Amino acid sequence: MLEAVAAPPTRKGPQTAGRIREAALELFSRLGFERVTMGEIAAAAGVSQATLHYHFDDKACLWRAAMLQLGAVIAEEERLLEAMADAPPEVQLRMAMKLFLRISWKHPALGRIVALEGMAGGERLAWLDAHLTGPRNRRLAEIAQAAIDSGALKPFPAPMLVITLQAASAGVINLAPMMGVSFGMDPSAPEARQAHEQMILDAILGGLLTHPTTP
Amino acid sequence: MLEAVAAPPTRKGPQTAGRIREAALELFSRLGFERVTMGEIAAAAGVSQATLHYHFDDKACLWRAAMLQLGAVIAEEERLLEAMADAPPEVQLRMAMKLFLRISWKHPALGRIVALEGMAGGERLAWLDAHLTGPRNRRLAEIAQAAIDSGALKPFPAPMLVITLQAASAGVINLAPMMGVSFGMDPSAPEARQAHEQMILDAILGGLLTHPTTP
DNA sequence: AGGATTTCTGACTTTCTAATCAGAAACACA
DNA sequence: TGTGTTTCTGATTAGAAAGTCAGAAATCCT
Repeated sequence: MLEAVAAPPTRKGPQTAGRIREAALELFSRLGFERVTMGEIAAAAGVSQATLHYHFDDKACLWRAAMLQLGAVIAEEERLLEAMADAPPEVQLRMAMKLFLRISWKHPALGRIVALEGMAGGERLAWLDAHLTGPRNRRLAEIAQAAIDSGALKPFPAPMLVITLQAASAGVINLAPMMGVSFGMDPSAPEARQAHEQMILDAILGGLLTHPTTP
Repeated sequence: MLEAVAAPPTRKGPQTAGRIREAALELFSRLGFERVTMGEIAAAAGVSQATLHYHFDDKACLWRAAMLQLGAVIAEEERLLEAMADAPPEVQLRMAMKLFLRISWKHPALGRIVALEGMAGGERLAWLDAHLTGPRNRRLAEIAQAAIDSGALKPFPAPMLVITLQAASAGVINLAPMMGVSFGMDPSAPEARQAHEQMILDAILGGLLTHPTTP
């Protein structure tokens, strides 16, 4: 059985495969592809190393399967966005950022993977773009462009706006280890998270709008 | 000779060691520590693999030596900042961001390294914090705090402000490969860079100020 | 229960990588 | 020129990691 994403749970195999994917996602997203060994993933999932190769052909295949776990997350994001396709684009954009923040805190792997592979380039980035991040990025850019055209958003290149907003949002989340080391601060504490959301949505997104609505 | 950072240039060795450090910095910063092999660095520097071990004890040692190349960059940043220690903190902060942008475009390795190791944690992050990024981060946080205390900056946690500003600035630079793949856009083109600077300094930093000075 | 199927594992092979070392080549200097 | 020093390299070693495979263990079905 090779990288079956969804399978009937009557048998026991898919459950194990799921545990493996979860462990792999956590490790891959924190450390990147080659910093993680199959042995570590096996240990984290509580199975032997050979079991990994029973469920997934090779390491790259396991990586892709782990990434597809994130597909559901992104799909949820997309669905909520589509539900408000009729709202003014700047409202959609604000909601998209709010969703992105919420989801990034819940699934920090997403932003970390984008940061890791988005810097390195290569075939894994191409795969991510085709299967996960590309469509969402381009949809967000369209919304941003619409907001620019309607005069609500300052006229910066839409791709740049989208990437910068995501980078600004994910920065504190991704770099939590560094914030701990440099400042002794844990940004995932509830009060920090609230300040973070306010900072991103009101101050930073606000600064990009022509007429910020929130004080 | 083990990780001599500065040496009399009369002999030929230090020159080779410098080439090795440059090649190592480029590769390490783009791909991270373990994604890079000594063979690749040797090939990029045009020497044999054994030469790397003649100049540097081991891979970790070479990594640190490569990172210290960035020390000069950061020192320059610091120096220019100290020259305006008497200016109002929000002016210092704006200048710091302008410097950071300029330096990040010139030496993209800095932001990439921070992103890579700042996510992963571990001893390399601790080393970076102690030798390169920690002092600068804490100084910037002090400036931000002063700007908050003077009422010029909105009162978000200073460490969060500093990290977010840097993440927002470096996002487009670090993720240039992803912008190429997702949007077919090269953010390092001159006009894109100018838009980027304006976006960061005026819109984003502006949104964090209580009374933005630039329209 | 008993056979068939799925799931899993220990032991092994192959490949890749960091690190070592003896000695060659380049160089400085008398 | 000859000698000693610095710099560099090819060949090799040791170890780690991915991937393979025969067969054990668990599970399912009748």
